[in-house]
Amino acid sequence: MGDRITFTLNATDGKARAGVISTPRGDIRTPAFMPVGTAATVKAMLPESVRATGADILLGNTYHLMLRPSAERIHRLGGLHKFMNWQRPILTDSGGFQVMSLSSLRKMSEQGVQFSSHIDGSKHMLSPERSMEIQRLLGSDIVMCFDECTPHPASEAVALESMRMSMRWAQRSRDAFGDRPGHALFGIQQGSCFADQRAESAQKLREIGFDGYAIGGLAVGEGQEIMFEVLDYAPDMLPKDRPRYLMGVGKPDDIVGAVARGVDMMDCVLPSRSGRTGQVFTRRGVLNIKNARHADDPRPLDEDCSCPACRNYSRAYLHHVFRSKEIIQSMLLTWHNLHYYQDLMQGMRDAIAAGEFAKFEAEFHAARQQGDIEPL
RNA sequence: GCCGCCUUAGCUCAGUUGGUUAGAGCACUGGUUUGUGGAACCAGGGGUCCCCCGUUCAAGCCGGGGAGGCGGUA
Repeated sequence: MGDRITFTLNATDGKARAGVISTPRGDIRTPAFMPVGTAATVKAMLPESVRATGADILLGNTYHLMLRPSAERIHRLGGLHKFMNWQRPILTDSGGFQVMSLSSLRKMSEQGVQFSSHIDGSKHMLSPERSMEIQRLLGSDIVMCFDECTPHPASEAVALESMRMSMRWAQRSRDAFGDRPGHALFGIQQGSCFADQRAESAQKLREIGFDGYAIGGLAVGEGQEIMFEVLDYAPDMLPKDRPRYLMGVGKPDDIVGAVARGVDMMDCVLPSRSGRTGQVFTRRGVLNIKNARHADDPRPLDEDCSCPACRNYSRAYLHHVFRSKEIIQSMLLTWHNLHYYQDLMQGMRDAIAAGEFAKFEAEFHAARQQGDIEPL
């Protein structure tokens, strides 16, 4: 472990890439899936349990931690890693997603975005400079530029204006970040679903220069077909020798499709959120544990899964604790979903290393075609 | 025995001066979730309004009778 963050590509197979991001806090194997721990916790999971699923890195959030308990407090308490008991790498989102998701609670200007807290209504200014400061106070290993996640659908004119402002903010983020050995700053490409805008955005980010490059503004309601159309060209516009991070994606088939198109990192709330709401991801697709058909089923969610929920509990038990709103259901299903996602990533890394990614993809889709196991 | 209160969806209950196809919560059956405002949200099925008679253009609602339940009192 050196004191710089480096990216090493170990194998490629078609556009798919496998490698390692080395950081002072440990390696991140790519393609990587980053569980989302917005408020200094992956909900319903202990950090050691998240690690046990195979996660190398977590995602935290500038906006939420700024509001509560505040970046300054976390800094005084020794930083986010110590605070939440996760010593491995953390990537923090800049608050750019909340510019979109909380659009009714904010006012935007060239300078930045003023949010009214969804917790107590208090006013908080987020700018590129402030976002960099907060992420520094948190001790984030991979810092994201402050941007606007352009909503979908956006007209060409609106998308262009949004993208260009995000690029100006990218320059300001770069300037404010400065030189911080051991910490990385990632730029974020925007441009909605317009190829010329994606190209302009990528060019601008390359001119500024970043440690990694994200693809933003996707998985915002456009659907997989359009998202894949963009991913057919957008990753190729970014430097080959730096990690490419597709923000906020996605469902398992989104992830496989993204890796096939040259993406190295992803994050998504789905495995954790769905775990809490009863939706389960398996090799054979999704199932909902609350469905009545599971009530008497002694079989595990997935015979071949090695997570605690599958090793030690039946569908009938998981169904029961979900219906009963017992807290353990969130724990077990989140664990399973995160485990499944990490298994999926490991499978892709192995397949790329072996030059068998196409075969992996075919088997992935074939297993899902089968659907869930036969009802009893 | 007498007095009072109650009876509407599987459960707990709303139902205005009588006025379209009688509602809610929970339960039930499904669905949704993509850089977490989410232990969240959406949709659907389900009723001989205890029974009978009457008044009325019209009764869950008003009147009479009956049945069942709860409480009080001899």
